[in-house]
Amino acid sequence: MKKKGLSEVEWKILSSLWDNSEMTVKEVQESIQDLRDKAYTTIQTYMERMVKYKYLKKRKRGSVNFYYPVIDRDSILKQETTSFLSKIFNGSVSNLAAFLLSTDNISKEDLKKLKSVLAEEEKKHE
Amino acid sequence: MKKKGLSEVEWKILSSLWDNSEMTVKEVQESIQDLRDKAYTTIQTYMERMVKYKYLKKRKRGSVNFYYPVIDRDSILKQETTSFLSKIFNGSVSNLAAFLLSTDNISKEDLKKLKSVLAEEEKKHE
DNA sequence: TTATATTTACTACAAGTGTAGTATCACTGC
DNA sequence: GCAGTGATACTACACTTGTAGTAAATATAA
Repeated sequence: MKKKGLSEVEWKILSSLWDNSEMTVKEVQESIQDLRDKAYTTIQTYMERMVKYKYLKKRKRGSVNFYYPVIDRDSILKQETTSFLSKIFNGSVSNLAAFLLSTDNISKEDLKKLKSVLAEEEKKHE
Repeated sequence: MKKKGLSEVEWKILSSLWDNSEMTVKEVQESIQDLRDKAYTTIQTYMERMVKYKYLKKRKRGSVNFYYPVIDRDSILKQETTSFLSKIFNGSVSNLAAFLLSTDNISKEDLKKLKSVLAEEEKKHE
């Protein structure tokens, strides 16, 4: 079988690493609320597997492993977004938008920000 | 372990069923390009499991099973969208939008449609 | 009505994933 | 120099998921 994309936990681990450069297993665990109640070795396993999958690399400092990401945040973001959109919304952002609006599934503030983001875009292109 | 959300194939099966009310395994298989080259029994397994997971139900007509969805399209759409957004974009649609625009990861037409969708929304609220 | 095709129901199995235990190694404080 | 503490490397195991085979029931065509 093939890796299916990043799981929730893997995503969190990666996020933490993107924000903090290299970290130990312990640091990662402590940095992520949802991982606090998992066994230390569970996180360790995740991270080791992520090394195997080439999401991370590790470097030993003394006798402790420090892990760091070897994949670019934006490319994963793009990858995940694309696959989500194509799976669910036939690849169309506006389909997604239409759905969100039709179900009032978007907050006032978000709507406002969304407009300003679009306005920005507008400006760039004139 | 717990079901993690709909897989690509499950999504396709459901989509087909949403569009066509009840269908046999064979009909489903034929309706989906990507499933043509899978074994018939593979689709059957998928659909039986989906029954187990309460995505589908089946009704026998004569000796043939007809499957139909028992979950609402919009609620799944919402569920998948929410979990995607919260996993990747911290729950924020405008974060997603900003990302899409920043990476030119959105087509001209889509951008246009997006604007008109927003304009619609605007109108509704004034 | 018998061979053939279709469908069902059941079983199988490897790879992925969530979760963690254990043995061992290294480090720190006494 | 040994005991405790913490980290590493390795192993384990059940559940999921993709994939499909097979036996038995049923329908169909000649």
